[in-house]
Amino acid sequence: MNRSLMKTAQIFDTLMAENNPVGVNEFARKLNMPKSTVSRFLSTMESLGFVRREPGGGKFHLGLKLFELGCRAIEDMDLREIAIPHMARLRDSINENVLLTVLEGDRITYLEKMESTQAVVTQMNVGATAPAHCVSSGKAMLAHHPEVAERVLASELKGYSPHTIVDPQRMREELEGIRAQGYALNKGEFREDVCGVAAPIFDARGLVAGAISTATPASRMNDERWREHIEAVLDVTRTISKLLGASGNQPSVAP
Amino acid sequence: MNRSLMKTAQIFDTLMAENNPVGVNEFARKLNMPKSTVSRFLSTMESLGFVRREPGGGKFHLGLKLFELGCRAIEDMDLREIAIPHMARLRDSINENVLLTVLEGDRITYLEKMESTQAVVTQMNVGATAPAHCVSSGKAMLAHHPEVAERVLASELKGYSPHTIVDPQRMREELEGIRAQGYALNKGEFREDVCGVAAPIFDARGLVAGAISTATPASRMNDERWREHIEAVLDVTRTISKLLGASGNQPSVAP
DNA sequence: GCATTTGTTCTAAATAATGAAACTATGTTG
DNA sequence: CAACATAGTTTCATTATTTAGAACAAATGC
Repeated sequence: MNRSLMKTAQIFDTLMAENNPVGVNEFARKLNMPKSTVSRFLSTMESLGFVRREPGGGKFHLGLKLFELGCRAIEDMDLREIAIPHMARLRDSINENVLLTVLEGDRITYLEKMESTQAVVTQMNVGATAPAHCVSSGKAMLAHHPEVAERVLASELKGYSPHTIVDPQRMREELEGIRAQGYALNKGEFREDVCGVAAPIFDARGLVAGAISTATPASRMNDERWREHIEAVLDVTRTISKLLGASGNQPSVAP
Repeated sequence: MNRSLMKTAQIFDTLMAENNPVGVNEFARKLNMPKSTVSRFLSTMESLGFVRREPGGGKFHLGLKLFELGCRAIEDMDLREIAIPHMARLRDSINENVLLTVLEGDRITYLEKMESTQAVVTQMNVGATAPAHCVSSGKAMLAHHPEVAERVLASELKGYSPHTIVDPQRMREELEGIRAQGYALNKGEFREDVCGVAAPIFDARGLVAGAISTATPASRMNDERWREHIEAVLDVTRTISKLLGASGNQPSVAP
């Protein structure tokens, strides 16, 4: 583990966590580093475009180079391009926010969002991440990734709301059920007032490439809507999987 | 300049330049580094999420962490949020691709794109960059940033097409004209068959916050269209500048 | 106008990155 | 199928780079 890179990552993380720009001393305090070190790092990072300095010689933001790199990072994943039109269709049919996510370690990343036109919507941004074990898309993907699932189950299942499943045994059963039925539900397990339905997308090798999910304010859900969303999400994920070259008979687990 | 960071940046740049995933030895060759060094770097970078390894133990892509960071990097710039609805309006009115750009050093970065519905369109991606001196938005911004402009003029003006302005004196006059008239034109100076119109956006302090530009296949341009686009772009940039708190009487240069 | 906070620069000292070579694994070819 | 490439990881003594504390400079505030 290269120390310089780790420090760089710490600086990035600080900037991610903070909502305001951050100055040298502030970094030094938060990260327990001498300010000379921080100062040197930031000036290198600035000249590489990784951070951007406020005009008046001051605090730092994340740099545009990251945006450039980040955009390229997801261009590789043609999943996104293929999924977008179908996400739009799904959004239009149920008029709720629709998300495309991928699994990375024990968290999911939101790759794309299609917004509903309703006044009350759930709030989240493209590029954000969330713990896999308490969102619908995360559970849908974990259900087909036994090794990752086991790693997640082995660590602590952090609770985010009263409804988060924190008991490993219950989670194991939950994932079993999801694998059997082909979709996952989230009944306020991450944000208490947000519900969702998700189903996995499979690629040509039968691996889980990502997931499509819905995000709806809990207040708007009822039995009929749940059914309707499940139906619609499954329809879309089946279509996208087919476009990615998946065979009809999806294997139930990753190899 | 932290050496480790510079190497990291080189690895990123290699991945940006390349369209395919890259392996350890390939990096080592391209960057003239011993493969042990590259191997160690990549494994650190992977564990930090900066690169992503292909499933079968192999080559590397840019990592999703960069996407996460990049999205946050531009969230800070509320310019984008404010501009989006007006860009959409502009796109609808002229039915050509509309871009939002910012200036970073001697290059511009595309922050947002609104696409025309026409069959033939110009191709570029959000997150990409281009040399400022030969695109409309770049010239529009340089015209109001004398110090940056002078730096650019002092270095070589690289030619990208037969129409690129490569003579510093001619460029000086060009920028002078742009400053006077409030908008910039690009007549195939970067990509020979792409034309554009751009105007700067000013913030509350009277500084250039970015630019809005159009991008049209040269084949589709005629005198009337030029006039129409100039009109429409200026209308939008004035509106956005006002929303950012710019006073009506924009200063002609940055302080 | 003096005290406090913030950022940069300097140094010897210490640490951490280096790279050649050995090693493993995988694939290629006569 | 054996020998030969090719790709990636690990090791370890050497060396070069990063470090941290202090001194300095420049704002900011009381």
